[in-house]
Amino acid sequence: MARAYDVQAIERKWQDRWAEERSYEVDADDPRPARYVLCMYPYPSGPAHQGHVRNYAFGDLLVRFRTMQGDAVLSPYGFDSFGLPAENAAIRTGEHPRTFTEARIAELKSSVRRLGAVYDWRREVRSHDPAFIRWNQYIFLRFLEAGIAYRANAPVNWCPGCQTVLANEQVLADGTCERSGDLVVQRDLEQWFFRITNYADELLDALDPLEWPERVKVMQRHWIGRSEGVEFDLPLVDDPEGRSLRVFTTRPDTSFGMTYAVIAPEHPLVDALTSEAQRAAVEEIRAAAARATELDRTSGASPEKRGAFTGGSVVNPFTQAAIPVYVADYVLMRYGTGAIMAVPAEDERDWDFAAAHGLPVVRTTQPPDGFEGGAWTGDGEKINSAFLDGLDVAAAKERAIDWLEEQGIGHRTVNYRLRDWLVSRQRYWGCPIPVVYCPTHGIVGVPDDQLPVLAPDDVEFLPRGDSPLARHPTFRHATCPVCGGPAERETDTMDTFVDSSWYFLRFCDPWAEDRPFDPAAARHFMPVYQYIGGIEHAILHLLYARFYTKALIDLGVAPGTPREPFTRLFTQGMIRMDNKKMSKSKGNLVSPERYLDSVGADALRLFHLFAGPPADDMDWTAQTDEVIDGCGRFLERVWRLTVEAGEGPWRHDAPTRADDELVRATHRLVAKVGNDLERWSFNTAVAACMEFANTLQRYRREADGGPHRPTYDAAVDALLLVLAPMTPHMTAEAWERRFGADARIHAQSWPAFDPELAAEATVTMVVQVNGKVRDRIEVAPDISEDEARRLALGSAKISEALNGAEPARVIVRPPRLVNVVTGRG
RNA sequence: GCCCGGAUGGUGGAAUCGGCAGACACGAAGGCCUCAAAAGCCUUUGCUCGAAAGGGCGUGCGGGUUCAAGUCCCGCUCCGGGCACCA
Repeated sequence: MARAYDVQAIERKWQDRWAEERSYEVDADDPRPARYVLCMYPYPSGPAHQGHVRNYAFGDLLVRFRTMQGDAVLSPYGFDSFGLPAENAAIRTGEHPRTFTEARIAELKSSVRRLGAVYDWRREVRSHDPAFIRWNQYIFLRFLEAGIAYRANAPVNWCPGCQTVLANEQVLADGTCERSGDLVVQRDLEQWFFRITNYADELLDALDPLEWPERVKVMQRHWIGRSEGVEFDLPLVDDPEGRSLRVFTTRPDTSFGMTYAVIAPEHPLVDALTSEAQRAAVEEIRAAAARATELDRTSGASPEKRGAFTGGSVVNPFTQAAIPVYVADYVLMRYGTGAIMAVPAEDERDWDFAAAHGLPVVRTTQPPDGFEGGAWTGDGEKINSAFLDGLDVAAAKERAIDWLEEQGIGHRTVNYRLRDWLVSRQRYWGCPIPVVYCPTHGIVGVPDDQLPVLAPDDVEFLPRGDSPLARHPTFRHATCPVCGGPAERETDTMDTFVDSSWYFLRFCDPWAEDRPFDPAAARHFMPVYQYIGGIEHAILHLLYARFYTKALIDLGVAPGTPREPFTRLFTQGMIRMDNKKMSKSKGNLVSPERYLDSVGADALRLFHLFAGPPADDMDWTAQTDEVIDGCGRFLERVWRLTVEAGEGPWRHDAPTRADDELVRATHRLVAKVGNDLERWSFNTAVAACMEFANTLQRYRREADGGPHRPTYDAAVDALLLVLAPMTPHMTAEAWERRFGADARIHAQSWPAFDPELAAEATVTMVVQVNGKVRDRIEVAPDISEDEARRLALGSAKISEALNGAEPARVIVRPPRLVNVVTGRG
């Protein structure tokens, strides 16, 4: 291959330059406007894969583009370096997770460098660094003091064979342990939680103004799952203690149709309600529910098998009728009150259950005419509902709630699907939870001056599924910071989502030694102006990071406003191959390295920009290599047009019409690329550059007496400048060759354009007859309506198409279109 | 089941506000250059009828609104994703 330039040498040279010249290091006292651009920090699993390349092609483009526009762009990089893969590797090979992880970081770092993406490497943050662990633990302790961190019983997956807790992923579809094959059971264990539910309303309401993809906002709203309703009491029939069953509903308007009630198998009133005759049946449901994980419980069993009559009854306060109480696994103890009123006429689950158990149905909303289904959940006139009759659903809800409150048996309330965040993990390779348990003082936080609590290295990694920390001979032994007596150290570590919930704040001031970060530095850079990452983080990471930001502000650790960390979010599409996500675990990675070794980083980056809309998924196919080669060919062509512009002949005389056209095309290019980059339409920005290169080439070929030197030079400069954020190496080298050893294209200002010149000199006006194109006329862009009509009707082709028919209407949309409509059209 | 996307040439895609469908690229075909090849350059390339000029059809399917629909409305099909008993 006869290359126009030495790709490898040039890319290496400029990567070295950028590192030496530190042009992308930015400080909090920089006078330029601060702009924080961040790609989600990666889990280090080895060399960069195509997903990284795509992510950083977008991110680096933005960093360089905004810098050329005059902003001080904060572009940090780090590693989400705690996590299960390193621990699993340790179990497999015996290699310590730290050495394993640091080797993977080194690989990822060097391949990221080869992409030519620029970062402020001084700010590198790694989750497993003692400095990060220290402040992670410091924040945990503030959460503990504030009551945001708390300990509670929670149902976990317990393997009796391994005597340990399992993550959901370690439980197979049939409910057995992936290691021992034993049946996994639900068991309540003490676990650490963060009270994210305190922020449920703010997390929901604050979504609205965010410039995020709508579907991500929808997913978060659904995840939070706010529902407004009412709780009220149903007195037990014949209960010597006079107890009541409390239920939650969002449809109090349907209360007159309540023909039975259902309670969760774990509900404390199950025993009180169960009759001797029904005890065996109820126990069966309870045992099955206790055995099954929630996953199994929510899928599958037939309606008859899912519940049983308790033998007990409660009173429906609206009708004063006694109704039977059933126990069923589809009612969850953790949501609402763990008990529901069942209205089969207006709830599909209740309908199915009622049908299976032969329970009565009373409609309270009049379904529309012709409705033949079962439950009607829509709006309609209330019927069979005494004082609610005639109201619509919304009004009846209000009236029913008012009535319950007047009677003093219920009150308005709100429930959320969102649960508190379970943060403890029975794992080694994570941030230790900094507390000890004292026999006299209970849970005591490790004092700040003893942080960080670091896990010992001399542990055994065994395939047991629990943390080696719990088996370490001395780690558990601690002294109580309050009394100095013997205490036991917490051996759980934190969920790795904790690390990623505030790393972007640490990036603002990673040097802080007396606090997690300087609030002034955070105030300078935050919020992240543009966050870029995968859609797979749409819910958990982004929700946790939002929660953390708010909690840290409320604790005075982070500066006050704004309370949202990520103003704009962009979620890139994933890369698929053979209809599967391209990933290491699927074993279908196409390594970027071979492209870096051949066509180079610029061509590979350009391909990722050009391949399609950044938000869309992309298929890696048999054709992909050819497209990448095409991107390389384009860059070589640009090189020849710009660097090897030739000896001439050149003209320096007055510009011709063809020269003027090139000037206009140049201004159009700058306008178009700038606009496209702003709106994340990178593929069309690349297309515009390619089109311009075609124009430039044609101009050179066709210019009589050679190209006009000033016109050609301006065109070349503009093309290089707009390409600079996309293909940084080639454009940097070309610029240096044109302007000398000190010239730096990325230090140039983003080019301006003249809107007058960017406008087309002439416009093709389409003339239609009855909507079909019959002629095209070149006209001035500012042509008047009358003139456009005159030209259109004067066209010979139009007369011919009309064939004597009289125009009934002429629609004129200058300068683009005239449509002549005849009577029959 | 519910919610959200998407469907445009052989392929990836473009059409930013209802106004020329197919920009740009890949592939393919032909040509120039060359002893030959590679590279490069130049043409052609939605389907179809036609020798040509020119015509007809065409954005998943069926309707509708409009002078005009890839774009808006109604009803479907298929593909992808999210949530999956949250009362």
